[in-house]
Amino acid sequence: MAGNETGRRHSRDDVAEAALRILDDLGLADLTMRRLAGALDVQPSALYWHFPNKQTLLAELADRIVAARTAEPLAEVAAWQDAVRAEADALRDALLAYRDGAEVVSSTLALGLGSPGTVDRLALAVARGGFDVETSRRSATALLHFVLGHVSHEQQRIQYDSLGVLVDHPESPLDEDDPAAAFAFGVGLFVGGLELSRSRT
Amino acid sequence: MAGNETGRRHSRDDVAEAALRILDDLGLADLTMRRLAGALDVQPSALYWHFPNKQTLLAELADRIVAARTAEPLAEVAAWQDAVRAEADALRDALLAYRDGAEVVSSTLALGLGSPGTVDRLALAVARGGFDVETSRRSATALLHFVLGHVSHEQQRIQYDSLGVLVDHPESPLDEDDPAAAFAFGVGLFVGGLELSRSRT
DNA sequence: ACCTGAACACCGTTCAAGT
DNA sequence: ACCTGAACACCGTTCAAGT
Repeated sequence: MAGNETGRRHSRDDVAEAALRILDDLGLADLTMRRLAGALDVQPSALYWHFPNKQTLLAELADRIVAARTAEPLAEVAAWQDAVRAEADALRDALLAYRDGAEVVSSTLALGLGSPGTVDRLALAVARGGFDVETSRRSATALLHFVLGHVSHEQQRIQYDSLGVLVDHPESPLDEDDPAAAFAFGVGLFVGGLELSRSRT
Repeated sequence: MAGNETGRRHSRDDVAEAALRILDDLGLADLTMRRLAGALDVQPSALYWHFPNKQTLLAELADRIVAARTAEPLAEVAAWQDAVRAEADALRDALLAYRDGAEVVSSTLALGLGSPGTVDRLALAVARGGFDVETSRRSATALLHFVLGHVSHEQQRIQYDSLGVLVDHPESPLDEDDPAAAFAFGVGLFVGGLELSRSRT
């Protein structure tokens, strides 16, 4: 691990790493500047030398979380439908890799922060189907909204299951027995909608 | 207005109304229990007689926000596609009616609180197309995620425009010039995907 | 370049007690 | 039935000053 536990001075990267560790161990609610400072054996005010505020720190975490995707642009030969599905799956995997990952990315995105790379990649995959830029962009943001919402619920359910030790689920219509299948279905709807809009041109 | 400004005692409804007013005037970030208590001329602890905690209060607000939809089940004769689009539009309108409405509903939903009526209504509209219960439910949640994500961004942009007085938009790919059109496009993708899945049976 | 110490202006929630 | 008063255990952020 990169964080120095003996020496006293830290880099911006150390702070981000420690924050990611707290996020994964305790969740977003417990990721406070004071706790983070404590983990680094530092006063809370020290963090503000590395990041101007908490939002910026969270944006950095969001970027690191989504950047961990498998990433390869996928063989050019593959059908655009497969490319879209692959991008969506990779994004879901990246979000699931960290506790509350979807919420971190979602809130960062909602604040207009974070790198636009995520939408761009999705849009690129869609554009391979021959759709114009505007259509590709709109499809990508719509799909992104679905992915974030879906994985948010998925992660919240995980947390409840491990905490409430199974609430004998009250049959909430948003709870899923097979998250992966429900996810694939949702992505399929998008791809299908795009296919149909194309055959209608 | 229902809230009594002269008498000292309040009902649960008074508290919810005052909270909605603060939400609409100042936004979710400024809707604190202490500020709410101040608006009601009451100690913060008094609120906990009406609501067990803040989350429950927010869930109540979320229910009120979405319950304000035009609601009529739509003529039975209408095509299911129109029913889905109408439900989506009505939901968007309801969310837009209150400042940060989408965020309130979204966070409440993410916590598993709030009435399941919203998903049920969407699912019902989808089911009119002859889809089975599982498909209808999954489609409804996917569509709901899109609606919430979309309107969240829309409302955040409104706030930025009124605050930052136009940031000469940095061309973020998530910003929309025509939100209503982008919304209709996203909903159309869903409906199209459903149509295609039907024609493939 | 990186951090301390101390403060400012807040939070949500609990609980005994009052009317 | 509805509220007060006082406390508990926290927050994010700023800023002069230190090394």
